[in-house]
Amino acid sequence: MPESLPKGFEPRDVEKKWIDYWNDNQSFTASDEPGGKSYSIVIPPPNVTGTLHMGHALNLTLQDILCRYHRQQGYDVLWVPGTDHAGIATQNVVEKSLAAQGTTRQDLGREEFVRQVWQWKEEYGGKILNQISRIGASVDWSRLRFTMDDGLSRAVREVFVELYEQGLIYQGDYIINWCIRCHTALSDLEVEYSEVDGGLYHLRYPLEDGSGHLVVATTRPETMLGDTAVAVNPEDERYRHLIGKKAVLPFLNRRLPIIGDEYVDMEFGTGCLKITPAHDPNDFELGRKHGLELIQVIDDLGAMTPEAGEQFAGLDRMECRKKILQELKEKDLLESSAAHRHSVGHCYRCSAVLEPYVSRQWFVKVGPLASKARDAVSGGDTRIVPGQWAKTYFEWMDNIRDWCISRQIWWGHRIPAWTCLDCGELIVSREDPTVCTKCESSRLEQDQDVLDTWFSSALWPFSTLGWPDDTRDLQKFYPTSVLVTAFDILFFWVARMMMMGVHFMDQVPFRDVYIHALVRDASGQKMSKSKGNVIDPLLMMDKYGTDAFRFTLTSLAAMGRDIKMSEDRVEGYRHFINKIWNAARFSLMHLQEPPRTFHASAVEGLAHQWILHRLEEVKDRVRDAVENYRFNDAAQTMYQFVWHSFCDWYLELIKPELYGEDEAAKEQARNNLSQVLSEIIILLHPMIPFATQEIWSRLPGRENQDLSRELYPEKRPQCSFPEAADNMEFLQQVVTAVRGIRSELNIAPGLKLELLMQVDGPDRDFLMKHRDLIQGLAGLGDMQTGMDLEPPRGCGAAVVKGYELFVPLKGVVDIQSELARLQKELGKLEKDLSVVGKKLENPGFLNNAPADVVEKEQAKANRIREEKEKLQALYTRLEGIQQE
RNA sequence: GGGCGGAUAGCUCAGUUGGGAGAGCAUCGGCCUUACAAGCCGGGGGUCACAGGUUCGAGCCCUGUUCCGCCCA
Repeated sequence: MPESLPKGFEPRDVEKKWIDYWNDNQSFTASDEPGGKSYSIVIPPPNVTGTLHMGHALNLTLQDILCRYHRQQGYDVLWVPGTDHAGIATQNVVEKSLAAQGTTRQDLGREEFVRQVWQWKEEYGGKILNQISRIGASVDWSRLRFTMDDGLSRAVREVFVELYEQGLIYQGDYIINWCIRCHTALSDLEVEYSEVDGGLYHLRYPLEDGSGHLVVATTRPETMLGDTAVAVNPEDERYRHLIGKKAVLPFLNRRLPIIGDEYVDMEFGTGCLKITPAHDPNDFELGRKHGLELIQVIDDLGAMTPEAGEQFAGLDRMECRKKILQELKEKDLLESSAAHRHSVGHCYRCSAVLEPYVSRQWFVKVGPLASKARDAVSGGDTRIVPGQWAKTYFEWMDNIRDWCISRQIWWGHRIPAWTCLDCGELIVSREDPTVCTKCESSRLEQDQDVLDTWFSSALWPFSTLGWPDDTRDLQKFYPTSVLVTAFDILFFWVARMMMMGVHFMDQVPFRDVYIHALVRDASGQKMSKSKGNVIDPLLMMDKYGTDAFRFTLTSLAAMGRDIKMSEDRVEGYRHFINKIWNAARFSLMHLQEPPRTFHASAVEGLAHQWILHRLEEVKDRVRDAVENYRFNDAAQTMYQFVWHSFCDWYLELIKPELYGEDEAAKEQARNNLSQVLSEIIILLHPMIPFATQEIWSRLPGRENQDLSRELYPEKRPQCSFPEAADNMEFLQQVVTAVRGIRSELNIAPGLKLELLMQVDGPDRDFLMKHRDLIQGLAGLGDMQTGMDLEPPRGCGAAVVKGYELFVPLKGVVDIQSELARLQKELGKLEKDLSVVGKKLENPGFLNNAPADVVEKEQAKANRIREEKEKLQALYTRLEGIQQE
């Protein structure tokens, strides 16, 4: 016996071995030679601080399938890996470790702090890259990118300057979302709203003329110190007469004009709205509209400013809220307070409650960019799959607001803007300026802020390919073929890449955007550390093997639906990997020599023709599935074919040949087995790269060959064998019928039965030709065919393809059991027949349905009727025997 | 409040021009048959959420209802 595979598949060693092999072999290094078909994907760059989670795992698996598949189709494939610098997150991480050492970034100073962040990045930033490698991602490591690399930084600066020169970047004082903990501005998108239990307070503001007071409702009483007006709806009968008068702000005695604006919701609260332009975005807008004063009472750390008045200045805003409420109560100015649940914005990085805060920031004017990006999708230059997401994309693009891009942190791309300390000139420049362009002073100070990380991510599809230089990579691989991502960063990232790509490249950044599912836990909850329901992908890979894990994700990746992940499923799919492994192990016992050249047209024999016929269908289905992002279809197709066609039937069918004496038949069987197995391995490779590569390398003549470079099996029209497929189905039905009789009547599997079948013509010839095969598969000791066969006294019976089939049972089983079994079968047939019968009795159906459908239904009815009559006759006969 | 998605076997889900309700897992029964017990053979299990409508015919198309999830304000 030739050397065979180990009995079980041991993923750990195998995976490590092939990852190294592919690396050393530079299997995934893309060629930048012009020409040829190119296929490219840029990886959604994970945070450099990140570790692999389920979302990454799914994302990477799907991209890897696409990349490996397209290599098989002969494309030059480039998959660019990389990470982003995750400004706020990374800075937080390093600051935390500084705090542990009892120091702060302010102590270190900016330069030293940034140096330490780089050091941190060098030391720990590679973690997720190793994990990407671990999952088998066939990325091109020679093109690894980082958003803070020199090249990418140059792209960032180029884009900033150009947008500034085009008037699409501006600086100004606006209200933005401010995180007092991260101490920076955030964009609107970086706000996470969640419901919070708070209070709704009704406050009394006396009227200036002493004629009483009005009552305002607020959830944030501490902001009252910054009020500069009170607004009512001019339609509101209750308050209309107050417009133009003034109220007096408690504590500070500030005079507040009472203004009318239809923005005020008469139904909410009291219908009187206090206006705090410096601390509420809506009030900010109203303030601008009505020319109200801005008074900042909360500072950048969340403490009350001197403007808040002596008694409150210096208090934390939450402390201040308590104190104000208490004092109002004492003054009898708190009319009521009620529990009130409302939505509050939190920082997406640290979850602190955000403050609306007025400050000088940089913004991108997104209107013109968004409309071009919108057109690119509505015009079909970029296709969003599944299509329903296009609607969400349009919705956002149509309602987009200017993008705040400046961040008051130190880790990131510093804004290339300088102010002349002598003349105040603002200089925005690609190169660091040495003198003022206006007054030639050399006293220039660079803007302290850095850019939003997403600003650099937005350039990723072209900055990674070498832009602003006109590189060969850019020429060959831009636009990229597809972007694979989850919907949660559709706005953050995809939309912004579209805007930047279309604007700077005049071409969309990707032809397709494939939006995949989110991975949830088994009960459909989002995985989160706080819930404790996180499943660690690395643990799954350790425990069950990367292939089993990948195949699980792939099988569950139905379009447009979230994945409910549980460990049980991974364990289940490990069985599939094991099945393949054992099928290969069996095959290899019989394959000692490299296969001869395969001549498809010379293939003879039922089993061989049948499996090749099925293989053709499978190749088409898998191709179609992968090209249309129906990954679960591809996985299920392979699962069914490998397990239930190849293993359950084909391997069993050819065993007699493999173990037999007929050398020619044995040779043909080996050769065909070799071919089919090889193609199966290739087809499976994109989904389960490691097991397939390991098996491949052990095939005779393939020793140590790189499976990732093998081409997809070509179409073979000459392998269409419909007749073999039909015959095979007939054979399977006969075998299954006998097995069914045996099993349901509890006949021992080892007991050889006899089969009699009333059949004539070609079908009889066919059965007799494969007599040995059928006997083997059905556990028969003898098999006879012929029209003159009479059902023996006491037998099990079935009808297959209209032929009666008898299995003598005398002495084997009691007739009563078989009668019960037949009764059950008859019941099923009766039910089927009545369904079809109703259709055929309906004149509407006969008149309106297409002829072929009617014909099909009639044939079906005839088939069932015939089968039923024959079974009924057998039943009656058997019943007679029993009564004797 | 606006928008999107979902409801099919015990569980998780497929079901692509409307024409025979499927898979995996689980379950039940029988088997260590020389690749695999992580296996083999066989079986049971569904008013396709509900109510209408279009049609000869609806899981699929239309309308409404209920419940669940998500996004935006």
